[in-house]
Formats: sequence, structure tokens, C-alpha cells
Amino acid sequence: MRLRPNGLYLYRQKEKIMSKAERTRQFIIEASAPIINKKGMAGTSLTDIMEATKLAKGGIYGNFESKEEICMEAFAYLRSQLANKLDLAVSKGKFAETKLFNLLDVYQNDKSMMEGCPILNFGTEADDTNPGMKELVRKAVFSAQKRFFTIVEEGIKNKELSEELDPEQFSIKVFAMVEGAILCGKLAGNQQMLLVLESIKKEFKSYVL
Amino acid sequence: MRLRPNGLYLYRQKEKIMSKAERTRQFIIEASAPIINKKGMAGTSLTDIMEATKLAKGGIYGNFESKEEICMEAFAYLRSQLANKLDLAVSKGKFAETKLFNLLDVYQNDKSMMEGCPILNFGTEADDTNPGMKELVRKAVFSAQKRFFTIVEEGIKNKELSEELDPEQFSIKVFAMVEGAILCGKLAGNQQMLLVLESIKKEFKSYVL
DNA sequence: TAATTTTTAGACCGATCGGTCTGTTTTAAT
DNA sequence: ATTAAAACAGACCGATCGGTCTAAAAATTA
Repeated sequence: MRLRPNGLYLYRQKEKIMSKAERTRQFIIEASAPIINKKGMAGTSLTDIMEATKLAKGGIYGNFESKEEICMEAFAYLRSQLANKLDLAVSKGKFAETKLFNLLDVYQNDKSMMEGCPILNFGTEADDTNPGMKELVRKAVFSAQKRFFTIVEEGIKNKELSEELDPEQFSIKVFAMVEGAILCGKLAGNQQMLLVLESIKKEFKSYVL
Repeated sequence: MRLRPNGLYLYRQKEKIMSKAERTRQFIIEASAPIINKKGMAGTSLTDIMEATKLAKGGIYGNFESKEEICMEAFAYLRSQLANKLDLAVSKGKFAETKLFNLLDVYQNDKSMMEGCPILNFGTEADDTNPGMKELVRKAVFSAQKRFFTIVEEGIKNKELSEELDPEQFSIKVFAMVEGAILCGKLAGNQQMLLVLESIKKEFKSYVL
């Protein structure tokens, strides 16, 4: 028996078919990521990862040299998955307003957000204890903020938005609101998140020309 | 040797002098809380707690029945410490504006916030894994929001603030912004936090009559 | 101060931690 | 199909995990 990470996953990389090891590595990352996101890095054991992948220790450590490495890759994976969804949502909007609203809708509705934003989860755990991870998350914060920034910047350039809207201020503020809303939504009920996102939209609309 | 939690800590409870055990229990909570807040519940071991308290296992487990219980008490302690500071800051303000600004200043400057907001730290770790702790944090969220709510509500009643400012919306939104700002501040630099808090003040001022 | 109760130290426990290593199996090239 | 190389299973490792228990020490009562 050993037929799991085979047919199902036909990853390609740069037009070259991935080797067995590369496929297994990717499989481990994808299977572990949601667990680590949920239970935390310290809270996730190798046994958890073995169960999720149905692989034995050797199968794990043949592809990673430490649990730490798995955690880093798991975060990178979650981050890029989410980034892709967010970028796609933005690209489907024609105007600044629709771009922003599409973007917020992903934060609000996407089921991958149910398990919590990886920036929030990994960030709070890593900030005091894991400089390498902290740096990864820091970059993720900047690129998430940049998404908001670009929408506003282009909106102004295209005369869709008032020049009184400062892209940098707005992007930092809105990102903080979104992350805070995710936290409050999980702790105090989803309508809190809704309320915050609605107020972002409302404020934004006031700058639409 | 065994003279630590004696003279230094003369806690009183309802005018009755605390017993040795009560003092030790409190001592363990206060010594452990910052560590647990920093390293997380799963990331903090009993060895960490033993080192911080200079007590042996027996000394710990004579006063608590599990690590879990220590974590719960640690959160309750951090929460009440912070709540006291915040309430004090608010009480020193005479008007809604000064109350709110004093409150935000604690979030911005207090050194106990350097180690991170316990709601953020415990909340993100507990939300998917620890229902009991999640409930504790949930209550903390509501009472933190209520602090903002009351300022606005009374400000409106006293004709200091426009009636267009909705206390509930504002309190939920601002709390989310503050928590998001704490996260971003720790990950991406403190000036992000500053920026968010400034924008809260700016928006608030626009409702001051 | 003496007696009793409470509290603490620290040896000890089984379970689990992250990680290594070897022999077997699977893959990939011929 | 044969063979050399790559990947994996699972026994094994020492360390550490959270937690228990007993005897000694300290606090409390008399």
C-alpha cells in the first residue's frame, strides 16, 4: 500500500513533471497546512502530521528536515493560496469599487477563511518566538496591504476616487480592520465581521467620485 | 531556602489576609502569565513555569490541578490587569474625547502591551481548540468593546457628540481596528499602529460637536 | 514551644515529543 | 525485465511532556 500521492496529484513545475519526492513534499504541505493553521505550530505534533498524510516518520523526514520547515512551507502555501484567491477576486472587478468589494467578499465568505487567516494565526504565535516565521508573515502583511494600496492608487489615477483618499493610510487601516474583524468574528460572532466590513465599504463609497 | 512568596506579596482579599497557599497561587499566576502570553499555551511548558517561579512540580501542582488551569487564570489575570489600566485611563478623562484618547494611549504606549494583547494572543490560539478559554476571551472582547461603547453613548447623551455616531458600530469597529493595529504593529513596525490609532482619533473628532 | 495541618521539593511515572537510522519497497532509467 | 537510485516504513532514540506521590519542611494552631 502506498498509492496516495500518485495519480491524484500531477503537479507540474516549469513544464517539468514533478518527481515523486516533489509530489510527496507538496502533498505533505497541503495536508498539514490546515492543521497547523488551526492548532498552531507548537500545538501540532508530528503524530498529527503523520495521521493527516497517512505517512510514517520516514516518509516525512525524507522530505523535510524538521517540523519547523514543514511549518514554514505550510504558511507559505496557505499565504499563496489565499493570495491567489484575493488577486483573482480583485482582477474580476472593473472599477476600484468593485475590486475592493470583491476583495472584501473573499475575506468575508471564503471557506478557507473559516479556519482563520494565516497571517493572524501564524503571526501571533511567531512574533515573540520565531524570527524566521515572523519575517515570512511580515512580508505577507506588506503584500496584503499592497493589494489595497494598488486598488486605491489606481482608482485615484483613473479619476474614480477622490484624491483626498490617501492610499497608504487607507490600506494600512483597512488591513488592520480586516484582521481585527476576523478575530472578532471568530470570537464574538460573525456579524461583527460583517459590520466591520460594511463600514469599510461605506467609508470607501464616500470617496467614490 | 524558601522565602520568596512571603514578604514581597501581602495580598489581601476582602479584608482577610490570604493564606500561604493563596499567596503562592497568585504568585504563580503572576509569574507565569507573561510567559504564557508570549509563548502561547501549547508553547509554554511546566519547566518554563517552574523556572519562572523557582518552584518545583509539587509547589505548582499543590496549587493548581493542571497546566490548563494555570493558563485560564493567567489570562484572567492579564485581562483584569489591562482592564484596570484602561478603566483608569478612561476615568481620568473629563469628556468623551479625552476619555477615548486616554484609552487609545494605553493601547498605544503601555509597556504591558509590548508583549501583545492577551485577547489577541489567547484568542487566536484558543478559538479552534479550547472552548473554555475561547469563552473567557469572548467575554473579554465584549467588555473591551463596551468600554468604547459607553464613552460614545455618554458622549452623545451629554451633547458632546453627534447623534449620527452609532455607539455599537463605532465600538465594534474601533476595537477591531485596535486589535488589528496591535498585530500589524508587532509584525510590520510600530508606526503602523500609530497610524491606525491616529485615524481613529481623526474620525472620532469629526463627530465632536 | 509543641502539636497538627498545610505546603512544598523532587524522585518518579508512562506517554509523547521531535528526530535518526536501517532495511525494504517503489520509482525511474536502461 | 533488470538494475541502480530514490523514497518510505517503522523500530528505535534520548529528551521532555504533563502529572502523581511521598517524605520533609514550613505555616498555623494551641
